[in-house]
Amino acid sequence: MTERAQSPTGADCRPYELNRAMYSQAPGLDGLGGASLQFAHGMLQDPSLLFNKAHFNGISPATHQTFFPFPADFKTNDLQGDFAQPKHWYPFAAPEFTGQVAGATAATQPANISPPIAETREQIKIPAEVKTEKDIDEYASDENKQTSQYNLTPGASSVPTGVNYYTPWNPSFWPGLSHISAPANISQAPPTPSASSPSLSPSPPGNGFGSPGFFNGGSAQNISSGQAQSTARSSGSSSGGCSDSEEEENLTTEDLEQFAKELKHKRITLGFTQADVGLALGNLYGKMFSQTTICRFEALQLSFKNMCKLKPLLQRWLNEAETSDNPQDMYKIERVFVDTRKRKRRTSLEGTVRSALESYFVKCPKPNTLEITHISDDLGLERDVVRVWFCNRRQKGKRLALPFDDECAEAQYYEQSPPPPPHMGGTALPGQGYPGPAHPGGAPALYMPSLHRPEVFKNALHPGLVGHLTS
DNA sequence: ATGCATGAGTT
DNA sequence: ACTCATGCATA
Repeated sequence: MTERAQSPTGADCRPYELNRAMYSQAPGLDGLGGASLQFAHGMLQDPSLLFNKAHFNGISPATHQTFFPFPADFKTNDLQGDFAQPKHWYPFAAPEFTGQVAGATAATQPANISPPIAETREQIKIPAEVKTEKDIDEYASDENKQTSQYNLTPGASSVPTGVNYYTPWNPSFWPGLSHISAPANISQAPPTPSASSPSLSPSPPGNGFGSPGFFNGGSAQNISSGQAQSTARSSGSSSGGCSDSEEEENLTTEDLEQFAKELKHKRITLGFTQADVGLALGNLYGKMFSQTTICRFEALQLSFKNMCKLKPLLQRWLNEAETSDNPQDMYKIERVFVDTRKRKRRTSLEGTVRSALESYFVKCPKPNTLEITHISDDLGLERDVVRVWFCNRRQKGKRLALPFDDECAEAQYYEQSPPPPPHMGGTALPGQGYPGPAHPGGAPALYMPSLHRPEVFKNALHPGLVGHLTS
């Protein structure tokens, strides 16, 4: 099985996390630390685990990003310093428009958006706008400003109250279409020259991509797996040139790795950023993706299914980019407006808190409501933050544990996480402080989240790091 | 590149 | 209440 193959990049990124979790000096974390150490230690004892074939054959050619001296995460904002303070977020309008996507900057401009094409090439930083936890107060008052600021979404008359999100699919990036509120239109939009910049028309030399059939129904979900395949295929067949008309069905891990690698390489060669690609996909096929997603694709950090779903799109983009005389055109799109939805500010958890959560997770990856409440109380976090943390943690664990390789791996994975037994129930919760090694039965739950990945172990106990940390 | 968040779809 | 796909915000 070569499934474990993960981008070295991904692997590299874990160690510090791990270490952080394990060795952080949270008061009262002793038990935890001990447990974790044993844990890791035990795993290390199996040398065979350390290097599993596949794990370097792959994807990111270890290009940049090697080791972490010691990452930024440590110096983190301790805004939550006294982590006993639940901070409530204000469900008011968040003036945060994305800072990351192409048009984002534009969105900050009053009304007229001049396509900041150039900025497409970079992650746009808006230092002035950076919101830290302190800014939450502003949220309340920002709503107004915001609306005026965003009056550029005429028809969309944006999100009054309850509507918090742009349509999950097909965010309105179609330049000339921003005034069209009906999604249905959008899904058929491709041909629209849409005034603004001529340069941004995909104008593929004749690949028949335009076929709206691709995202036909529009919804992201529609594209998923099965349907995606059929749709993709049918349209694929018409687009002849694309050799990927049907692979999604029988894609193997190797295929994906191979492709991801190829994609990354060529993308870079062609001078595109991940964000460019994401935008270009929207431009070409009507379904836009963020830099994050492209990044994760390249790093094989998506589910197998998801990878399979995205591959054909990216494949096409790649083909297009390679053959196009003027590849630049592919990403020159403006993202007219960035949703006006309100999003909870991102919580930045302190190292100690993360450690604590991590340890809780080890013991019980799937806490129930009550347990979550306990944990949140214990750590002084909002329940929802805790809940989400666990969700994400599970998701992450899963991604890491079973990159791709069908259900088998998945089954295995889950076998390792026995249904969280009694131990955490109410009183069993390690009272104040942090969760001790505490295990009624003595045997710690053998849940190995993302930990049973060789690369991780290896890095986890990197002497230097450990020393550094524990010092 | 990754942590936290959201929302749709499921169980 | 969970999983999954996805993305904003940030390190």
